[in-house]
Amino acid sequence: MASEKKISPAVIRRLPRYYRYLSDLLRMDITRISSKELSARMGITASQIRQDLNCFGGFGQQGYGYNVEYLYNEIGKIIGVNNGYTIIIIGAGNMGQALANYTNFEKRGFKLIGIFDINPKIIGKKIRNIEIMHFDTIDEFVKNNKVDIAVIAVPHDQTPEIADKVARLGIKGIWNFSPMDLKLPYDVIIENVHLSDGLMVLGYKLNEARKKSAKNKQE
Amino acid sequence: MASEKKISPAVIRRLPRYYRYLSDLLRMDITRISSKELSARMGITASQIRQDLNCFGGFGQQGYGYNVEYLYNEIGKIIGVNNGYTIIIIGAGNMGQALANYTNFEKRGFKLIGIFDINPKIIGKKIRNIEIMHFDTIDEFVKNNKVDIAVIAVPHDQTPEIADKVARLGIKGIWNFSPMDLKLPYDVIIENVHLSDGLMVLGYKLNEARKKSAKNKQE
DNA sequence: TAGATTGTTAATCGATTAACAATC
DNA sequence: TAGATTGTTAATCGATTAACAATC
Repeated sequence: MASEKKISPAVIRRLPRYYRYLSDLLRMDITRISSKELSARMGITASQIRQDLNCFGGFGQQGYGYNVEYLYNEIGKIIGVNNGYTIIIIGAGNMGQALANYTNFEKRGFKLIGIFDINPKIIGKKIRNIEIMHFDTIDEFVKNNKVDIAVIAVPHDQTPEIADKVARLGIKGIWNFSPMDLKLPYDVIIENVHLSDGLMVLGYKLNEARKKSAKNKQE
Repeated sequence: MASEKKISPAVIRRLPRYYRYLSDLLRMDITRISSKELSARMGITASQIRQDLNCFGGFGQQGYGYNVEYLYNEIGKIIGVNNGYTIIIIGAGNMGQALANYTNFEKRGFKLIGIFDINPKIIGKKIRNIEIMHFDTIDEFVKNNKVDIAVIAVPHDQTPEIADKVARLGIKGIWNFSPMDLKLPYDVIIENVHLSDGLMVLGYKLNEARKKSAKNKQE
């Protein structure tokens, strides 16, 4: 009964990165790669790559390295890119529309099947051939369509209510773009995106660099 | 000569989160908070909060806790929200326009002062009173305006070239939204945002949850 | 076979948590 | 003063790196 070893969050967060690099290698027609070569490209240690991959199984071959396509497909399976995940976007404001137009998600196997809003001015409008529907019709839509992930891109005061609704409809994944940490008393998986956090980290680093150069000048 | 202890990346990445929570407390007119109370709100340990804050100085008072406004302002200083950072956005496609409309940045002290694109159809158009300018005029613009951060939101094949240009113009911070890890041979601070990475992590977790529930059913 | 490179164990490093004396 | 809570040191835990035997 193979008690599956728990994969650490650090490893999980690196999976998409491996997937991206392997996708690039594939596009460059590189068929094999050693952990050493990959480590040089990615800027992490070869040891870490081997350690990470071995959490999921032995994908390589001694003396040879890794077959790029095979490894790419295996990581794809781990992430679930072939699970046919479906997405709906709630909130067709700037961020919602930007995400709706972001074709990269489709490349990763996530299919956008619906967009919802409450603004009558934009309901009926189409983005990449997907109609913006009224949020009131979401119950019916979810009843008739398998929906795996709801992307929440509404003003942050509306977020908790909408997230609650979405969870009660049985949607299992929420990707939250509101600048707040969403928590729900349901069995739902939530990924919070905090865009301005990244900007503030950048601010901090610029601040540090500035201080450092000021100090150097003084000396 | 106080050899400043190096702050760990883990702590730095948490700073914006503290700042957000303190901002919320301030809005709720809560004037003081203990590490214990804050830990309950944030879902991290009180010990970690005290440890983190003490990297930068003793902001609290024994027996009392932390003054919310004071702590908020101190963290603001650390992040540099009062440095008057200025931002330009390069690429006024969906993502660029969404970011331009994202007023949250202004709230955090980052001021958008210019938007650039090469599409003649949208040049001259205004977003929140800021005109979209032709990318060819960026040299002049940067000469006449202090620009701290360039947000790059162009198709990914154009990203390296534009990033290079931006760095040579002397802009010190790059916030990159292209799905690629940007590296430059200059003294520039880069924050790469990989939106679809977050989506893939969500995919992985849904995959795990699905497997688990399938196993439970079997038993 | 000899060379290369993995898979894996052991060592190190860093980050988190616990504990408590200092002090408001 | 007594109670509360910080600042800080020590202990633990987790993640990364190093090393090397296994093997292609």
